[in-house]
Amino acid sequence: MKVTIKDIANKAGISPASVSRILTNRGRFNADTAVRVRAIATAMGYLKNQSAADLAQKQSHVVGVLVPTEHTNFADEIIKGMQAKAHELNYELLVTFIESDEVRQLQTVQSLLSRQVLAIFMLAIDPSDALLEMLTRSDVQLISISNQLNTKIPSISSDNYAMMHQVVDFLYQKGHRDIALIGSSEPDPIVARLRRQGFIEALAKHNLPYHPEFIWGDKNNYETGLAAIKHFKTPLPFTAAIGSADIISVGLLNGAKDAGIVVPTDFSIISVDGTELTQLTRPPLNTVQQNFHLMGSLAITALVEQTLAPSAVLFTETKLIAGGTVEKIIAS
Amino acid sequence: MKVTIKDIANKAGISPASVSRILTNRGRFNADTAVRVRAIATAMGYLKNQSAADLAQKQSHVVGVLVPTEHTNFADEIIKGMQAKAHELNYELLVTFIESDEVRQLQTVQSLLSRQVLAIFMLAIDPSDALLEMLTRSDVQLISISNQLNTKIPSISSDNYAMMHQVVDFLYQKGHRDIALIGSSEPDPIVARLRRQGFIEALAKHNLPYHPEFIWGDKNNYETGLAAIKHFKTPLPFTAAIGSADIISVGLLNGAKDAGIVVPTDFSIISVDGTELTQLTRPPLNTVQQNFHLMGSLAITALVEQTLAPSAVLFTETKLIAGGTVEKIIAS
DNA sequence: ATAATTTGCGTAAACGTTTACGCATTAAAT
DNA sequence: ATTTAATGCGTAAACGTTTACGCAAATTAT
Repeated sequence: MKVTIKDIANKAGISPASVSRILTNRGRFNADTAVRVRAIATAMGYLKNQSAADLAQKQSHVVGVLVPTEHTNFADEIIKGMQAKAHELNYELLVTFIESDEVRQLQTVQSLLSRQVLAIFMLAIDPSDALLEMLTRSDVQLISISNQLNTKIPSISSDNYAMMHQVVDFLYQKGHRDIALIGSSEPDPIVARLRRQGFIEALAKHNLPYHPEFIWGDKNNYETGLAAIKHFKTPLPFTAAIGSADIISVGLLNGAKDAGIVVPTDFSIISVDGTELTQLTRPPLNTVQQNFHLMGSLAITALVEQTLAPSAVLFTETKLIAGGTVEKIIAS
Repeated sequence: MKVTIKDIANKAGISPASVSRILTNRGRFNADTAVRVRAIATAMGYLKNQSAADLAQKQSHVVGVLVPTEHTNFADEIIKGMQAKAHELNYELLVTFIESDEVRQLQTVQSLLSRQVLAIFMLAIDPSDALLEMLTRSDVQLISISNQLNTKIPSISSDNYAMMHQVVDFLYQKGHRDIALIGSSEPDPIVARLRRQGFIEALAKHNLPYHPEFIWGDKNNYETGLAAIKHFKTPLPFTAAIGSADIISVGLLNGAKDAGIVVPTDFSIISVDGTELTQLTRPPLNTVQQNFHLMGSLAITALVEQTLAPSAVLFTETKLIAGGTVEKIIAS
């Protein structure tokens, strides 16, 4: 039998209202009865029914999180960051994986919405039009994390443009002049576009030649990395490649190994993301690391404190992590 | 403004009760009004407040999932399996990462419980006594997944004992006679015990010598794998090792590489778990693969259909996956 | 044509909280 | 010793659903 606020009230000889006031620390109550009531509550093993409370208060302490079914490596980190902050502030996370099938997507979001979530966080998701329509029509707050959207949805992410400068600068300084970018060729997603743009302008900044065909591959997965090596054949026409996600970089590394290309002697790789995965390869990957944990906790803070204007973009720092896949070469 | 059942009732000129009956497909109602009401509902963009419904029905459609903060590689798979089934049956998943800090653990579970979850699934978790106490004192249904507990909690997992036979049989058939088991030396967790026992008895079955010191390492992490190679030094006293988790096996592989040991020529590795991680190494890891997805969906089915007796154990199949880290050797 | 059954729907209470309002009682101010 | 203010708490309504119960109308059976 679940013990309710009424049971406590009976035992304490006061009204449920008073118990509620005491337990929520709101309104006026006597300090002495308070300790008594709290003692009774714990003694009886009382657990507040948060859903009932939310209903009465017409507000929610649940935030929904949409996670793509694929590359969940960094999603984990973001979620952990969110959760740390969320629990601190007494919020709950309703984490939901979202498949590629659109019908199921809509169902999923629908059931999220019917849970009266306060907000929905989209992790690295490029919502379809139908999904976007459904989300904006409901009045939940939306925040896009690790992605930027061209709509009125605020986002928290790395500065993808600046990040590519950081990477290209680093490779340039290591003597690389012919550089490829693998995994951001798709014109549509904003992140890919920003990275391409940053990449191209960083090349220009250093007076490096820009080969459009060196931006290759659209999917952020392992196969893209493997396929890139096959596509460009040995000897590779560039000395270094940027993998636009850790899993791509692993593909590049393995693809190179399979093709008899020695990394980093023959070919340098630097990865974008910097999850633990980069430490599991031999050699470990050089990488520009994004602060996913921070993105997560910032998202919660922004939500709670309502500090994020619609269509605002909040950037978190990226930093270069040393590894064994970039070698200094003599500039040709 | 959120549209409620009352708004629909007003518009349709009937009572909220009727709308509820129609929308939930329960009780008696006229088929014609039903289509009319449903049309109005979608036109108005009605979304049921599931929490209110749960409150009224004194039942929950939410199941809580406890996920350890570490090795979440296979947890992902389990969760996806659960989610697929759960959404099909109109249940929601409240996924929560659980840290090692005990105080925060209890807080976390407390807030899960205050969400009136129907059940709590523990993914590969060995609950502390305090946690177990708290969980069993509440009357939520508990199911342990990918782990077996010595308590009254039913579990769904691979048959860890049989799995070790499968692995040892395979290695034996490949000519290996001196085999190590890395990552299951801790006496406490049941899974580790079962694996040790299966390992030892499988060795005995083949009349292989049992070296207690060949069962080494307690933590299921990358460092354990690396450290194992350092601990046993070159030349390794065994020809093959079983990594008790993919991440351990990667550690073994990298550790071997660092020590100049060639896999599989000098040293064979077979991994337990079989997540995608095993496909990312060079060579890819041989592995005995667990069916995590199935564990997840079975858990939901078992919950909904109440087919799992307390302290029941449900096994899912494991299968050997070919890779490049086990070589046939001439038995000495 | 009457009785028996079925159908459709409204009324009202319930789920476990919160909270505006107001009434005593006590404490502080004059 | 009054007046004023502050304190503690109870009453009752509200949040958005569901559901037992019952009543009238419609349908079927006799």
